[in-house]
Amino acid sequence: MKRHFVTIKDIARELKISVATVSRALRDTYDVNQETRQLVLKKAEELNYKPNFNATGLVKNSSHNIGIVLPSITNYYFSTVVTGIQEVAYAKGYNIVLYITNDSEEREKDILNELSLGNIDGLLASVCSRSGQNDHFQQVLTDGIPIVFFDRVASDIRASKILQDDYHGAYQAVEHLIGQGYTRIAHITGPAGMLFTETRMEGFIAAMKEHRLSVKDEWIIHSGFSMDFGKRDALQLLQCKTTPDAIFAVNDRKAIGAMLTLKEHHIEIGKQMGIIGFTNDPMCEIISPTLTTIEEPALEVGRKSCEFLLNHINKKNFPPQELTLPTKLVVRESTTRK
Amino acid sequence: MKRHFVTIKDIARELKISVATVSRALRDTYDVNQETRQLVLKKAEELNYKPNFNATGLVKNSSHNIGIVLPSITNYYFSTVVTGIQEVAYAKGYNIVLYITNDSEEREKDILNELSLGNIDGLLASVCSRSGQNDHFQQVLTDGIPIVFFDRVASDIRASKILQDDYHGAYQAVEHLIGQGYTRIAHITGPAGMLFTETRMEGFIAAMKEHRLSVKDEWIIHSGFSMDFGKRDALQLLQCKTTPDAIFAVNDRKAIGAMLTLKEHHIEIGKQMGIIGFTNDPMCEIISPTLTTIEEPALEVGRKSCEFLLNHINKKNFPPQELTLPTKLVVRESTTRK
DNA sequence: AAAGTCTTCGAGAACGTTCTCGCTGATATA
DNA sequence: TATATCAGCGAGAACGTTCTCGAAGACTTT
Repeated sequence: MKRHFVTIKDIARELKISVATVSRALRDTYDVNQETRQLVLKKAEELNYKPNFNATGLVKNSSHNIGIVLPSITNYYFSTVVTGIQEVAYAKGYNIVLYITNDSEEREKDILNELSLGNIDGLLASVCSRSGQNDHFQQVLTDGIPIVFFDRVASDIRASKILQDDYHGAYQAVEHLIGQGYTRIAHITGPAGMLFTETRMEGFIAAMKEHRLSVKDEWIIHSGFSMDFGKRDALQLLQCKTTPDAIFAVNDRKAIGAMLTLKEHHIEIGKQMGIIGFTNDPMCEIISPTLTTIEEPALEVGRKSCEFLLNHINKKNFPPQELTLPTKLVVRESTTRK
Repeated sequence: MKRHFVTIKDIARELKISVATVSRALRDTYDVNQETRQLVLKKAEELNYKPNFNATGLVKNSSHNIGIVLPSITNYYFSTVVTGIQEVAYAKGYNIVLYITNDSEEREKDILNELSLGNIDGLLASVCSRSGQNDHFQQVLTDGIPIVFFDRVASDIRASKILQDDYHGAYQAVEHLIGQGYTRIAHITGPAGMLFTETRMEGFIAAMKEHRLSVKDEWIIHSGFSMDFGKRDALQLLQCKTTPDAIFAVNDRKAIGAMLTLKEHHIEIGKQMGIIGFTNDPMCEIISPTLTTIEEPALEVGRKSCEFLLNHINKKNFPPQELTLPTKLVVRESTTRK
């Protein structure tokens, strides 16, 4: 089972030069003759040499791994973000190692604590719901490992953050509903206390205020992010004294859950009740009527997050930054009154 | 930026014992006094010692990483498999490192070749479409790195393989259609030459034969796996001389694509034309009518694949095995004639 | 001709761990 | 009393790479 890999020593021996020179040649430092360098490269190719990351990591005190911690991977947004991350990580020669919290705070803490962080050069994170204390992230940070948050950020931690424009996205969503003639607009959202949900809420309220529409308390419902919660929230809205005529959902899954409930109650979506989501999940186009939504730049969020993290890792003093990427209204049937 | 980690040496120094003893204590080998062992463990806890995987990896010639190579991660099946893999890998102290091929053969080869494989103790793989030659996988294997294939396996490579029961799943799907009174059954599938598509095809044909139904050539369409291909395939089926009265799709995405086309043509799904998919993607429940399908045990495929791989890694002579997990018919509206 | 400057390279330490070998002292056996 | 056995531990090499230091030789300058 002992497999033998070609090492720098093998190259040195065959070429009758020292390992130091081989090392220099492979890294193309300034003090190596270009002729010997070519010789080394040729021999390396010939012997199919692959660098040993354990060895380089040991001396450089780094791995080539960046960690990703997120609640789940089985939904469109997160899996697309991961795809974006993987794309730039791969291009830069970094591996990504994946940790899934299942949206459990306990598991998130376990992962960050138990995690042998020496194995990771940096961390990309989207925190789980109702993450009250963020000490475990702070600990990682003070251990010297840079973090970049995306989407679900820990607002009290000083680290780079990549977000989509939740405020204007929400604002635009609500304005679109109003433009279509809806006035009694409800908002179904996630658990309280998360930054991006709060921001979308603010956008919602601002747009309503701007258009002098009243926001009833009973039209704002906090629950979970899944489709099932969307179903329940819609049911609850139908039981309000004055029922809303439109729903702005914090994400497409909840919007679709709500649609299913409305369809069950034979409410004509788009006319009787408008509905708009957030994300632009492919599911928007397969449900009937198709779902109007705010498109999030998931792939770009992933790419930028990874780029920022690599900057933190490789540049001496790259300061924490926040980046907000634009969203886009995608109009479909669920909001169009004609 | 130089961060200092607590090492085994620090523990040794503080306890005035040798590093060898500390190492032994931490690994709980037979020749260490239990008292000193407790002392070491306590001190390790106190100093918040984390083992350096680069160092252990260097001497043991291993990382704690297992690689995953798959075409995509933005669909329900694969993301669920990855979740299952991550679950058991995490429990056993292994990291997973992710490589996405985008279903490109070239990229797949690049990944496997360029990949510094010393960085990985084993590989989980689902090959990309039209992977003609599998030499790159064979090369990894002969380099001494175990591989476990799942779902899309390379049939000519001698390695463990985890599959769902594609044959009986397909058979059951077709039998269900026949039981509902459909007789002119078409099959839209993926590109030719992949094992699991071939197997589903065989199940389809066997069921048809068994019930003495003829299989028209023009009712079998090979194309890609995406929803768009499903749309196109359905269109093509509608132009057949004798149009089928049911479609068995190789996966839910194609089935849903086909449904969208049928709906455009105002064909009443379930009555005029039955349709059944494969996977049990959550999308099945949001499309209208809801989609009958064959459920794949995606999570379990992921878990088992990872377990098998860990066996290959850690046991001296764990022979390559094949495991087939059961599928399940889930009946919904798209096939029920009442 | 002497001194200085470059360019190119080699020797050897270092990174944090495991592993092999052998030593010490205590106990058991002859 | 002498010898064998054994538990527990330490010294030091090894893993594959980078890095620091310095040396050799070629060339340039005075």
